[in-house]
Amino acid sequence: MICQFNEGDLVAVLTTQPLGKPLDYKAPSGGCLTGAFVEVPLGPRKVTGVIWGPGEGGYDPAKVRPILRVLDVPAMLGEMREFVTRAADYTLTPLPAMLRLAMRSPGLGDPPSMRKVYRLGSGAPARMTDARCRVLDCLREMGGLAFTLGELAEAAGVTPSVVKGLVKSGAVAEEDTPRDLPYPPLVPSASAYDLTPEQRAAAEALRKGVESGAYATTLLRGVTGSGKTEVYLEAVAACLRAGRQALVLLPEIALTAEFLTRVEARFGARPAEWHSGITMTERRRCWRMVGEGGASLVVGARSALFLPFRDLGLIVVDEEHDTSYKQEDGVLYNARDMAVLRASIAGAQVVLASATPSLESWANADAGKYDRIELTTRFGAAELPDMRAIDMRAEDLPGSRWISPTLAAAVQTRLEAGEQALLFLNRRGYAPVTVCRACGHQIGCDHCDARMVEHRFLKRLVCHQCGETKPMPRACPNCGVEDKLAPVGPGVERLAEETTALFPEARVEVLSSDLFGSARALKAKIEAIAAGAADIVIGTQIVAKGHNFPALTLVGVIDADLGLQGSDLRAAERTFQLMRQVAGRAGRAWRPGAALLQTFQPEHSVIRAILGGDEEAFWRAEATERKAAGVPPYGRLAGIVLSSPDVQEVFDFATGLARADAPLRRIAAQVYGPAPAPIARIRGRHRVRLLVKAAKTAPIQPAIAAWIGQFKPPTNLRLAVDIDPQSFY
DNA sequence: AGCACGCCGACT
DNA sequence: GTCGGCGTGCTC
Repeated sequence: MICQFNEGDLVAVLTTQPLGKPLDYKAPSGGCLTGAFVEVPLGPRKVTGVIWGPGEGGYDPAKVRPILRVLDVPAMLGEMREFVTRAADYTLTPLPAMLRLAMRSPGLGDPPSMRKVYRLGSGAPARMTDARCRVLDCLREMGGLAFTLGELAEAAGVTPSVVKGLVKSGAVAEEDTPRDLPYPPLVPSASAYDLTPEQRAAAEALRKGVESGAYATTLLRGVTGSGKTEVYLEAVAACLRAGRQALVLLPEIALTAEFLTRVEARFGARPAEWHSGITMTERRRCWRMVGEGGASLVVGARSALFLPFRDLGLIVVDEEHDTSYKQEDGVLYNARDMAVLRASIAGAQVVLASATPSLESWANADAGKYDRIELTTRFGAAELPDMRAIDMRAEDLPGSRWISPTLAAAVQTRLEAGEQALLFLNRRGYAPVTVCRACGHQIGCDHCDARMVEHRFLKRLVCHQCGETKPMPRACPNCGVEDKLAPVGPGVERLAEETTALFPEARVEVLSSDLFGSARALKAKIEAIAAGAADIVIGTQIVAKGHNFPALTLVGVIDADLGLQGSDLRAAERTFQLMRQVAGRAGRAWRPGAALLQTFQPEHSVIRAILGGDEEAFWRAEATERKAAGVPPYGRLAGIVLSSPDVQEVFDFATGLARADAPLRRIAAQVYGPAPAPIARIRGRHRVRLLVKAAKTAPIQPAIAAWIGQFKPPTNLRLAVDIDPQSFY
């Protein structure tokens, strides 16, 4: 409910300070509306917040202070306040922390900021010089367009003082414009694609959904190369035509550059961009323009969900199964689920796009909660790769080598044909373990319960848990014997070494997230490889995600069993998705490809499902197992991670918590634990976890809130609740 | 989150 | 005697 408050009225202001509830203030002169962004005094400080509603009263009226000012930003819509509130309730996050996500714009409190621009004036300079002439020519050529001082001086090849001189005589006009300009309009009619009948039918269905103006979610499942991007861009076009805003979420920044180019080709201009890699200026412009309606399409990372859209009509979650949609630190939320929540409040459509959907989405579609659209034909002549297992038990291979003779022979054949091969190994660095051959000691991280990974490229040992690095020692830190430390197991760097030895004349390139300082450098390398700059590509997970290498016809998976170890309930699903995606890299444009999976257990049900290609059967089998176990998506889980520098303290607290489970028993939920977390120590903090399991429909959040609320954790003990956990670290 | 207040150890 | 360590508590 929107209220108009007059000066002196009591209003409740929610700030981003962790205070738990809104505080009462007096409305400022000129009054204010519910949702207004305001600056308020808090103790000796000034903080920003949002007017959440009428004041509660009940606080000493003499101590209530007035709001300092209303910020120059459109008020937060009721829709957005509801989204923030419900997202906080769902994830059991304190409201202020959730609000912070919705206020992540630099200079929110700044006064309206202007900048000077220059365009052709009506006057004439007293004396014409070469330099002045060049400036005026420049302005005439650009036909009335305005420049900033720097741009104009640069374009005309003069110093800024020449422009200033022309301003004085009136030949150049100096004007103030708002600092943040609207994004260039996108033209939704400019479709250049020739859609196949299947694509056209899918696009039509999505278009109808968008035009309904109501909420619905569609799972758009399209095999690699079936053109799902083209299809959902038609839904974006329909949304723009309806005059509403659209949001496309991508799992990784590295994918945005290529996507922006496609949007520009389709709509004639670049959309707004929102992710951790953009500058402060761009961030500010994006946030403000989304709120003022000067941005009709945003391409971004998960946090873009919290932008202040005025009229959101469509959210596309591309690669919806991707685990990076789940934020794993700070506020724990799954952007895919929050997209559905936001859309259902805003009356918007959601498109979940993937070649290998998550079991959650598959189950929702199966149950009729989501619509489902399938794209089954690959674009052009390309076919799905021929997939086979290499039984490593039958291969003759020394212990410190990982490329089997069968795989090597296949690579050799491709090289001779002038084609590219990809060797996939989901392990960064040179070797995952360094062991002392004198005493058997394995080098671990000092602050975590994890082994340090040797990175020869960095010439250091790296902890993949906390990021701590140290130089490779000569002597064993345990027994002191020198030169006995040996690498055990392969990482991509070591695999590259073996590849170079096997194929000395081939050009070998390694693609691993840690080898590139920036997303730009990584993109440049990917483009070079796509253009043919390598014969053999060695890559980690990042090669699985949507990059196209037209000449790639063979994918070799070094260790297909890697993801199946451990007790993660999603291990099978993840391995299945990853293997299918990696294999999908082979043979797109002009000839069919092949994928070879090295495995020690070719009879394993997941490996057989991957090779068999019957995805529906895999999902059914996986669904049956999860249903029987009562785990997601057929039951609910919540993880509680407690951490403290003191082992005894954290175990005692967790034990007490587990015993006081009456509030959970009331909803028939069970607690498991306490158990040391799989990584029992990170950054010097000992970690213990509890797991809460409940039926699908059980009101798990209020029960957990009541349960946790019984105790006040000691000062240095941290407690994090993770609703619907994805990983079990 | 900050920033105060407040109660105990080694310094001019 | 005081400067300063960070534990506890408050902010409309």
